[in-house]
Amino acid sequence: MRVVGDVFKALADPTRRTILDELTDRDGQTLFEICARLATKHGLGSSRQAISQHLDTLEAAGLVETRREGRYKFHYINTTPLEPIVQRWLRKGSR
Amino acid sequence: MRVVGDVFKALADPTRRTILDELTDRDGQTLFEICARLATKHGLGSSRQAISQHLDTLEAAGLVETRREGRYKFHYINTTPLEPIVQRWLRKGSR
DNA sequence: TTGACAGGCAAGTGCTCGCTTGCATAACGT
DNA sequence: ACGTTATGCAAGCGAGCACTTGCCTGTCAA
Repeated sequence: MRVVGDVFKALADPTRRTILDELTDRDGQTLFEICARLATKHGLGSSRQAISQHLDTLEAAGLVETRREGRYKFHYINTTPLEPIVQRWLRKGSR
Repeated sequence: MRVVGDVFKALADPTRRTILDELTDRDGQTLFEICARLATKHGLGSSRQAISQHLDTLEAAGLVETRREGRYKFHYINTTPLEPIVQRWLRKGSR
C-alpha cells in the first residue's frame, strides 16, 4: 500500500533528488547509466547498491516507474505524485 | 545558512506536516494551542518539547515564522519556500 | 558452455532523528 | 515577593536510515 508520506520520505534525501534531476534531464536510464552520470556530472561517489536502494525507494513512492527489457531495466520519472503534495498548504495561503 | 534540503527534511515528518495543516486552518497559534489542537483534532499525543523541536525545524526551513509578544510566541505559516520546490521536476516532465 | 555484464537480496554498521527527561529562564497575575 | 504560566536548553536513548559487504540470479556474446 502506497501512502502520501512515502513521497516526502523519498524526497528527503539529496541523492534521491539528484537522481530525479538526472531522470528529468534524460529519461529512461539504466542503473549503471545513472551511476556513471551521477559520478561525472554531479560529483557523487555513491556505489551501485546505494543507488539501487534509492531507486527502490523512489519506485515505492511512485516517483519512478521501471520497464524490464532483457538484462536491462530502464527507469522513468513520474511526476504525478508531486503536484497534489504541496497544493495541500498553498490553497488557503496563496492568492 | 538556509539550504533547500531543509525544506524537504522538514516536510519528511508526518507530525510536522500536521502542524502545517493546523497553521493553515488557524494561523498565529502559540505552542500550547498547537499542542492542544493536535491532541484533540488530530489525535496526536506528542509532548510539548517534541512539538517545540518540530517548530524549530520548521522555522529553520523557513516554513514557519514567529512573533514574540510578552510571554507568548505566535507561529505563522510561510508557504513561500514551498512552490519552487516541486516545480524543479514538473517543468520538463508535465504538460 | 564459459565468461562478462546488469541487476537483486540480505545481514551488518555507523550516523541521524524524533522523543524523552530534567532543569532553567522569562513574563504575568495576585 | 511568590507562584503560575509559557517557553527554552541540553544530555541521553531507541528506532530508522543510508551505506557497505558479500553472495546470488539472470541475460547476452563468444
